[in-house]
Amino acid sequence: MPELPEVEVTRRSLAPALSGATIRGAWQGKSLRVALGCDTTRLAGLQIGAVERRGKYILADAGAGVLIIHLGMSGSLQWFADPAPPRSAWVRFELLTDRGVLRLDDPRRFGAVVWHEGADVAQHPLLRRLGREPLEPGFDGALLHAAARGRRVSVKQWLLAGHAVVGVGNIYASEALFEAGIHPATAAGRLSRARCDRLAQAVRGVLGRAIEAGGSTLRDFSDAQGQAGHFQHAAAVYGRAGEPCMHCGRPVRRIVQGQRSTFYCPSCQRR
DNA sequence: CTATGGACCTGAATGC
DNA sequence: TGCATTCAGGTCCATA
Repeated sequence: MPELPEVEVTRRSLAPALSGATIRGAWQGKSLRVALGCDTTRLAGLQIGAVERRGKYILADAGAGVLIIHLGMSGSLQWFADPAPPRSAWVRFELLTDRGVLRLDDPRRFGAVVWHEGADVAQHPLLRRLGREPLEPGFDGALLHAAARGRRVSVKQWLLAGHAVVGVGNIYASEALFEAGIHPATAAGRLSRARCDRLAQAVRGVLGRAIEAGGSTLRDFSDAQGQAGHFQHAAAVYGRAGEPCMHCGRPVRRIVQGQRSTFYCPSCQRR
């Protein structure tokens, strides 16, 4: 489900309910990609403070530790003021609080819920190597240009890897490259500084607009309160193979890079 | 160190 | 209708 905009929309819709709630307990279903790593009773009595985000991870600070949540490929979070409806078979985790229940649904089980105690959460193995936040100051063309230096991997796969900048998933990578006019197979290290400027701006623009739209492009996305995103902000190229490019009218093309689909316009996007 | 391919899972959509 | 195949929003790991 989620790329950065969907995670951010989820976080924003969740924070008012979750922040300030006191944990009563937790429930863990079948294994996730990464499971809690502690006894669920350990969380009882703690009060949730800030609910933040790093890349595609949601971080709920509980003072004595931080609950790290990742939605994987198919996960979604929902908040229920009590009583919560019965659990479907895909519910993997629940955080029970004095205000209601936070529920993680995740059919494919690529998601993660991890309890972290002690040192700086930013140093957690899941977070330590993440690239820059695209919507915060310090992310710009200069950063991309420096980080891309010497890289021969395609710019699409490089963006997706998240080492330079986080949060750009498979949909928004295609969208950002279209907006920047860059061919997805271009070697990252061959991008000029000027094109890196355009790319940084496109990444910020695409992600920012998707957040504004309430978690845009995903047909079935809805936030933690069950609000659906505005699907009218449809993708310019993603999923549109064979359909006309919105700029030039020539057919959008689909290729496969690193076993993932990439969509682009061969005439608007150049190497 | 970099780049690549497979692995992890299940459900929905497509094709014969 | 039924069955097989392909594809899906993300990482993590082994290998070369």
